[in-house]
Amino acid sequence: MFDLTRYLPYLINRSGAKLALAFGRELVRFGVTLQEWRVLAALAAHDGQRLSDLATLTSIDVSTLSRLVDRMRRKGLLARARANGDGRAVRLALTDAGRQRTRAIVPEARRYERLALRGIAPADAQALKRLLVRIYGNLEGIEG
Amino acid sequence: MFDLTRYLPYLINRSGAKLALAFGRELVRFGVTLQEWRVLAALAAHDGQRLSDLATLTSIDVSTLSRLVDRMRRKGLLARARANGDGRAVRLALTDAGRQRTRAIVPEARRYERLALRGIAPADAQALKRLLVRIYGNLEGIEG
DNA sequence: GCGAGATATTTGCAATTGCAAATAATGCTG
DNA sequence: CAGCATTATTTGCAATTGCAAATATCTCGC
Repeated sequence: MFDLTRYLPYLINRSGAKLALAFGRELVRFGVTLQEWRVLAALAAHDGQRLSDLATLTSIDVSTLSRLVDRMRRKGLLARARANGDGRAVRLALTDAGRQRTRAIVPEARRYERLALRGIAPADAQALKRLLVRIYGNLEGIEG
Repeated sequence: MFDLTRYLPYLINRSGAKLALAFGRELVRFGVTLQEWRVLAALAAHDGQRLSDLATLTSIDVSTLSRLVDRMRRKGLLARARANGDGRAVRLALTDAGRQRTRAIVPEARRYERLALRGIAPADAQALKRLLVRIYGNLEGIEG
């Protein structure tokens, strides 16, 4: 009737969930949660982002992110400051400690990526990533 | 330092999250949550599964699933019965109402899949799915 | 430069979540 | 067939989650 094993959303979700579970466990020894890592990685890519940009980038709801980011500030991983020029927005930046923590995690993150891609030709991995970008794009601006 | 846009876990997570968000909103009008749909779809694929099998299949934690399934039972979507031959296990089966609800949702689910795959050649979509299966397999049995 | 509407973030709140402990039933070993 | 490790599920509990409402700031048009 409905074959899950060929249903894209299912295949995406279960790979993502497995990856998240496994890597989340790994992250315990770095003293951060998976969500915190996502914020670190997003800020490492582009520093000085606003909260709402970060929400879009990380796929974390902004209300969740607001609290998450506050916890990370208390942990000393990042700093928040009202944007100059717009007192509504909050600009986020990694602290030195945050950058250092991120640097420590990155190799482990890359290791997991390699693990996930084991046995897949680099060209195929590239193609896979391109398709995932395309899929995300296809879903932009959908309101249900 | 770390390019998110080429990092596989990130790309998988954000596609999955967007898909989940959009389709979850769609499901409101069918009177089920996204997680409930996942259970319906998993049971439609293989009826009579045990709770723990379903947990593996759906990537939902078994304690969460235990409560979720109970809610679905109260909603009349499925039935639980102790497995005969093993009094520990619970076997789950869709009720007629559950099957009917699933049948109503499936076309919509397929529509979302097509939406996600827009502009992607069928052969590429096939390849993508195969790779996702491979990735999932690569991660099996990882303990962090 | 004053309001009305738009935008960014925070907070209230009820619900879901997942770990760990408890419970229940089985299977193995001697 | 008794005891003990194993497996399946449920439950306790603290934490996270996400929607919606509240708050704060900005931007226009006039």
